[in-house]
Amino acid sequence: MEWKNIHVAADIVVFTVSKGVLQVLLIRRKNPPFKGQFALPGGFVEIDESLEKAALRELEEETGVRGIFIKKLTAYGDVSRDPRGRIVSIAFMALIDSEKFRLEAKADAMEAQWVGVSSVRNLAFDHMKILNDALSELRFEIQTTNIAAQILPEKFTLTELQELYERVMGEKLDKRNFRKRIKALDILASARETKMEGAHRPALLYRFRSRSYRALKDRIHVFV
Amino acid sequence: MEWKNIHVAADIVVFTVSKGVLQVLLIRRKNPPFKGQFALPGGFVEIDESLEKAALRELEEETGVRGIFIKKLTAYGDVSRDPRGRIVSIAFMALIDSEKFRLEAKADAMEAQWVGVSSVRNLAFDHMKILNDALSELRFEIQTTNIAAQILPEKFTLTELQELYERVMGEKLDKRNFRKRIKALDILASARETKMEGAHRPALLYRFRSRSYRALKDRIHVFV
DNA sequence: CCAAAAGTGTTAGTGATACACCCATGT
DNA sequence: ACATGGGTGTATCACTAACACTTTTGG
Repeated sequence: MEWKNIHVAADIVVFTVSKGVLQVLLIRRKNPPFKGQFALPGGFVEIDESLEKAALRELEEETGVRGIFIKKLTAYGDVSRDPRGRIVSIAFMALIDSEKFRLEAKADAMEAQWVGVSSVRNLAFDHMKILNDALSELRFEIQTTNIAAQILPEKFTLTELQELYERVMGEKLDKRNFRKRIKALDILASARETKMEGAHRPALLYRFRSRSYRALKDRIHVFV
Repeated sequence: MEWKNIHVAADIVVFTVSKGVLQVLLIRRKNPPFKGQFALPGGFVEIDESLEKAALRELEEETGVRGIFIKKLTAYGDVSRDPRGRIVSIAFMALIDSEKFRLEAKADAMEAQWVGVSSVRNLAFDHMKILNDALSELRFEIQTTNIAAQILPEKFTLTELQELYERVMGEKLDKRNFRKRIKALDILASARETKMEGAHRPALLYRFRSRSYRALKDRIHVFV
């Protein structure tokens, strides 16, 4: 161990859906350990900043992405997860529209880029596990919260919403059943406009009744 | 701030159902800050021990409870959550049979005791929030995992199992519907024995097919 | 009029809820 | 024979799943 104290870090798993695939924002490490390898953005928490602030600061420093909603997940603290010493990392998750940001690698990152989730392998540290855990969480979140509002434009079509669900869940859904269920949830409002685009029938636009992150129902009864 | 480094702690929310009510294991603090007040068991993580080990060690030191299954939850790291300095705490949760342990306060605890969850107030630090979050988590866990096996004896009656669910969820359940659903889940096996006790028809005993902690289904579809 | 995506309904099956009586035992 | 908790079935309702054609537009 190089240090005599435990250090606290934050790692951020930022997802997007772009070009029809679920992607995650990775950096290529500029410094050892794992120099040149892909890793999740993240870094040490300063003594006078909150965990969330640290996560957002590190994310901006390493990728240029800023001002997004992040959700705190769990902590990773195996004794030898980092060869430099004892580092406990708090994981965060986000779902954003990649078009809204220009990636810009600074600080510890040689490069920041979007990578298709299914082709990610060999991340530094225990970041593969963090990514897998975050993906499970994202799949749960998209079914139980309005986190989808974080990635969609203010007005969107039901087809766009369905494609988002399909890409996150990794499975095709039936169009009629999807529409019935999403309307039954009563979280959407019609924008009373249509999207004219392409040589086909224009799609009606919808918006989320609330765009701020919240659970869909007060209480979810998975069983009983 | 008294210290110049961030410190890492673990706090453990141990639940039981006893005397018909959901209870949580609390200690009364021996030292400042919050001396004499109730708090969750917990303490600092040593540099060479895992988060889980630290949680279990602190739990044993402060309450005498040892060798139990704990589940890692999230981290709490507000800058001023502890007046002594910057402390990030990792929360853990458990559900145990209180009859199996004799409480024994040592170390930082003046006293360890079970307290009915509904009468807990004024815990030290942000432990009230940690407790509330852990309770939500417990209610989710009991519906989606076999964590109930951690508190029940090897063989138990369906009425005992139902009472556990009712106490954790805080609501009455219909006996016939509960039995139909729990049997449909296929996680129980008949012990082919009866429990003779009291002046009434003896109850059939059941056991969990697997007593080690696991999710009930590979995949839970809350929506879609 | 053709191509392309949008939009819509019905049926069958499955699971949830509500509800009341008989059973096996000890005293 | 009575008191006590154990154990069971059915009818209704709500939700899920499977499935194919018509509509509206631009070119």
